[in-house]
Amino acid sequence: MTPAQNHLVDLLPRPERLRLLALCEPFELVPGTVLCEPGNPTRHVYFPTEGFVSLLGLNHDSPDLEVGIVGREGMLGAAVALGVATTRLRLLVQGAGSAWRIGTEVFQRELERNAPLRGCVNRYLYVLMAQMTSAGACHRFHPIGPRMARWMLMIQDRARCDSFQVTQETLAYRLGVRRVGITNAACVLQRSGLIEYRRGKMTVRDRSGLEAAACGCYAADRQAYAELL
Amino acid sequence: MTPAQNHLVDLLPRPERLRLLALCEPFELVPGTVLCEPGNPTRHVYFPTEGFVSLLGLNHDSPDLEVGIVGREGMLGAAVALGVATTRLRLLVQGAGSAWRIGTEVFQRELERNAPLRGCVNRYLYVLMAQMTSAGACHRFHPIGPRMARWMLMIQDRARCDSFQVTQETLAYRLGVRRVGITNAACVLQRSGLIEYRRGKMTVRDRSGLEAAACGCYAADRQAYAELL
DNA sequence: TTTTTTGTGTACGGTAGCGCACAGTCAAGG
DNA sequence: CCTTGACTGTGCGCTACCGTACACAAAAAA
Repeated sequence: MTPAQNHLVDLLPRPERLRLLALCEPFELVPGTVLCEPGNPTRHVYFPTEGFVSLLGLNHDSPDLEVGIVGREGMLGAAVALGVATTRLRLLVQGAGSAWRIGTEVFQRELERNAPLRGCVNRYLYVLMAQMTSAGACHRFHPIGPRMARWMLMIQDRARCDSFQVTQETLAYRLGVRRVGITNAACVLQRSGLIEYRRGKMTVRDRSGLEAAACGCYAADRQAYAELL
Repeated sequence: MTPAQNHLVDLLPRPERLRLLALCEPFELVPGTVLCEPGNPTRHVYFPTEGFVSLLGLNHDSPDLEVGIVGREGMLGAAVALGVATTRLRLLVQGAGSAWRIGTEVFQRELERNAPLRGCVNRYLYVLMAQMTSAGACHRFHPIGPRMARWMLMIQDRARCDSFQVTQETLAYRLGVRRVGITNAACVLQRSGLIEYRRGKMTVRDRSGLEAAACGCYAADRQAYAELL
C-alpha cells in the first residue's frame, strides 16, 4: 500500500490508516472552489494530498483575513473532533490538487473507534491553535515584507513546488493589506534575488534567504508542528 | 449542593459535576501570579470562579499580546483534553479571585470516564479557537478605541463587577499599543460618559453605550459562546 | 509635613500603511 | 496584426499610530 500522501494520515499505524482510507473517497481540489461557507454545516472532512486551501476569517466590520493555510500537512474540518460540525471560516481552494474526503458522520464514528486517529487529530488541533495565536501577533506587529516572505514559504511547503500561481492582488487580500503594499515588498524581495515573479506566477529562488527574510513566526510554526506531529 | 460558580462546571449534570468537584481543590487567584510559563508542563487545570486570567502570547520579535481572557466562563489548561500537557502561553492572574484546581493527570483520567465533561471541554476549545480567529483580525484592523471598549466589556463579564483595578500602562501592554494610545481612547470614552477612571481604577458607567462603542468582535464572541455553551 | 513613587495628560516629529488615481506592460483572442 | 483585459509600477496626500520626552497630580512613604 502506498502512503496516503497526507502527513496526518501517514502518521497512523498501517491498520488504522487502511481503515480510514477505506472510508474516504478521492476529491479534486479546484482553485476558486469554496468548500465551506461560514455558518454552514461541515459535510465532509478533507485530507489534502496536493494543493492548498485558505482558511478565511470573515468579519463584517473589517476586511477578510487569512487565518491559516492547509495542505498535505493538515486537514480541513478538524473541529468535528470537538463535536462541532459547523465552521466560522470560509474554506477557499487556492492551489490545484487533490484530497481524501470523508463524510462528517462517518468520520465521527470512526474517531470513536480509532484511537490513533483521535490522538493525531487532537494534536493537529493544538498545532492549529498555536498557529492562530502566533498569526495574531504577526498580523498586528510585523511589516508586510516579512509577512509576505512567511506566506511564500508556507505555500511552498504545502504546494511542494518552487512556483505557484498568485497575483499580487489576491495575495494582498489574503494578508489584509493593499495591493501596493505587496508590490513594494515583492520588488524588494525580487531585487534581493530571493523570489521572482511575473504576471501571476511567483517563484521561490533562494529558499534559505527567504527564511531569513521571513518573520520568526514561520520558524515557530514549523517547530510547533515538528514537536507534535 | 451549591453550584460551582464556574459556568463550564455548572453545565455538567449533577452526578458528573460532583465527581469532578470531588477531585478539585480550591485555589486562590492572586493578581500578578503567573500560573504557567510558556514551554513548561501544565501541572494543573483551573476553573475560575471569581477573578480573571490573561493569556499572553509571547514572541521574541514582537511585543507580547493578550490573546485571551479567562474567567468563570471558561477554564485554563483545556489543551490537556487534546493530549498536550504543555502550553505556549503565559497565564497571568489579573483580577483577584478564586478557582477550582485539579492535577493534570487526574483530570486526564477523569476526562476518559466523564463523557459530559469531555463534551463540555471540547466545545469550550472550539469557542476559544473562534475567539482567537476574531481576535487576530481585531488586533489587525480595529482602532484602539473600540478594542479598548471590547476589553472593558470582557473584563466586566468575567469580573462580574462594574469596576476593576487596571492602569493605563498595563492595559496598553495587553492590547499591544502605547500607553498614550490608551490615554487618548480613555479620555474619549470618559468624556462620552461611558466609563470613568482614576489612578488605576476603571469603572463601566454605561454598559450599553460601551457595547455600541466596541467593535463587532465582542458581540461575535458572545454569540459563539452562547451557541455552544 | 515633605518627599518619593506612581499614574495620567500633552506635545512633537517620524513612519508605515491607507485610499485613490493613473500609467505602463504583458498575454491572449479576434 | 491590433485590441482588450489582466497584471504591475508609481505618485500624492492622509491618518493612525509609534518613540520619546516632559509636566503635572494623586497617593504613599518618610
